[in-house]
Amino acid sequence: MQVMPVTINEVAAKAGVSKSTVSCYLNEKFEAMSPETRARIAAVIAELDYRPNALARSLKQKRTHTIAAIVANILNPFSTTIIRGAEDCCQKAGMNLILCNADDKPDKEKEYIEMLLAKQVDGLIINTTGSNNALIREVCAHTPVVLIDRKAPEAACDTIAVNGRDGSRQAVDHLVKLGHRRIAMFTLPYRNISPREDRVLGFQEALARHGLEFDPELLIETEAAEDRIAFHMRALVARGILRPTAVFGANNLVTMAIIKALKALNIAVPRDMAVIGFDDWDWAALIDPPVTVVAQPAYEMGAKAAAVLIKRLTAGKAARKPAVVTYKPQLIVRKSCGET
Amino acid sequence: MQVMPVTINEVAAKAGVSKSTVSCYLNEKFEAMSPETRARIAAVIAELDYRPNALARSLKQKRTHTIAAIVANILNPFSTTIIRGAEDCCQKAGMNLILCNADDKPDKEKEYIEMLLAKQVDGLIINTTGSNNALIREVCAHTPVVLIDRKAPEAACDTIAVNGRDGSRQAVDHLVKLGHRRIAMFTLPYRNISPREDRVLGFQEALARHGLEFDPELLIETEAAEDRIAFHMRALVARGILRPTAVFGANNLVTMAIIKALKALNIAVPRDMAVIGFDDWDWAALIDPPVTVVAQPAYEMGAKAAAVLIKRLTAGKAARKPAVVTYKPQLIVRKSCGET
DNA sequence: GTGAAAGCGCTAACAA
DNA sequence: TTGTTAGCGCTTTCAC
Repeated sequence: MQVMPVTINEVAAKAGVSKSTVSCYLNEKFEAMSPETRARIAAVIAELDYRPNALARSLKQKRTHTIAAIVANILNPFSTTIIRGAEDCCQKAGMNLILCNADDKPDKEKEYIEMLLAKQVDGLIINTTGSNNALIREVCAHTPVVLIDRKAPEAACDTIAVNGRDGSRQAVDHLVKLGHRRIAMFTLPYRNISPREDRVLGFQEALARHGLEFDPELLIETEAAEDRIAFHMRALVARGILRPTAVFGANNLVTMAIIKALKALNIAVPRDMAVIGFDDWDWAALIDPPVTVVAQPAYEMGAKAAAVLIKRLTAGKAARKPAVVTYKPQLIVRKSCGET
Repeated sequence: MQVMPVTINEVAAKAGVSKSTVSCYLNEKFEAMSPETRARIAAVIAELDYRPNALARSLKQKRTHTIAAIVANILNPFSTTIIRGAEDCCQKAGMNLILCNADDKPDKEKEYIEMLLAKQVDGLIINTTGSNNALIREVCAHTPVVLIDRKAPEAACDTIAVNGRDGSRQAVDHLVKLGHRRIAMFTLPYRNISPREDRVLGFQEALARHGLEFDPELLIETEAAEDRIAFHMRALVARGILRPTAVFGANNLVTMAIIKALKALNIAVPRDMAVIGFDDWDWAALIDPPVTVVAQPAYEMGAKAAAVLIKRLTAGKAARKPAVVTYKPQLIVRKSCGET
């Protein structure tokens, strides 16, 4: 095990040429190379099963042809779908993509950013946990970064986002149209996490627009853990006559936990409680009942993020100012709010 | 943009020491270093915001302290859960983990293996698509590899697997106990993909053990695409009196597609058709009806894969022969097969 | 305690 | 058309 791997020197020696010639071959600079040399090198490479060392190459070239994507939580279908989009785009562009999962932990995100920078990735796509803004701002200053979903205030980087205010508005409008007046919203801690703030803001605005009073007790800020959500749900139900008739889950995971909690409490959806969620996912239609959501175009967002990043990588001097691309979410009516 | 990053030389110059001294600092070799030097270097590093170049370091050290995991399909919760397990283990061990998604495409898997090898990762965890056995065999000869879920015949590497025959047996036993005699199995193309073969084999064996004849028409080999599965389901239903009363989905994605197809055909589960799946996932209990499955310990498998790999990386000479770790799957009864 | 020098595997001028 | 040379940024003996 661990035999010394073959290097360019051995290839050169065996082919009877210098290593620069082999290097030319590797970099497909064939113009000034005789077909014989070329063939000979090819043969030796095959014979020795030579694989160029990308570390050495990148060290010299100062480019790794690699971009990395760090997602906040790989268990979230939103993240994996973004990855799929980014991947397809990178492949078309001949860039390598490597992935990292911050697991919703700012510390891990920080470690990954530092590791990837140390490894000299050419650029970064970050679906940030939201607690490393200072670091990200600093990174943006020297390495191309595209933020996806979450913004980082004052960071000079491109951002791919969704209009969360509009999404919440659509959710509330739908609920109000169905006759709901007392609507609760479950959100993960939202301060300083732009999309969450937007969604909360949009929720409050929409309520106001419909002349509904905002009851702070109906805005539940909670961790994603199922037992926390179940706990809050029980408290909500215990309000008796004042209990909401509909709940809005601010993301995927929260919405699923809401449905679990409701099932555990034997509360029928939508009969006893309507449920709507932010963000769609593959099997949302399989759930009992199929859940009505405001969908985000995750795949397109991932692809766009990669495209924007790669463009910036190759733009050189012609770099434009960082831009924000905002997608509009879309209401998908299923059954969890009752018939429309 | 792209200011020249600061190097060890600049740190050395500014601190008034040689670069070897700085290198000692970076590698925490403080024994033979005066506290003053140490403090001075620390100060300069902070001031310059110096970040060591991992490429250069790894080039010299011939180790990257990085392992990579390639999963067959990142949209599959089984894969992401494996990743979570591997991640936690790597973090504890101080190794970096990077991820790649083969997207069920052998070509992509091959490209990733080659890229990662070129990048000199220390080891590889592969949940293979099943069509790169020759390559993997070759890679194993010089780089530590741990295969997870799928075996590669004759490859000299550690493997983490689940007893698929036993899992299928448990599924069939459960169904038979509930009175089913005509059971169909949906599987993705299974030839040469070890866990799928095992599951099919286990299915046939279990049928035989119960004195049930195996009807080849009830073993449906199909792509995962929902329309394909819906197509086959329609054909099954069209058998009228001969139609099966239960279906067994050979994995996650197939099981979900089966349920979608059944919903589309308005066939009530479990009343008109029982459904059981291989592999559990987070929200299986939220589905209508909550689906009964034979679960695999995905998180543990991921953690074990990383642990085995890291052990091999640090074992050096003392390397044992490659081993196969086999987990036993576990039946989780929910509602999709009817009351028990 | 610290530094000088050699070199990891590759690329990129520039010579020849 | 091909080879020589000088590094890329770091680590690692081995001297001092």
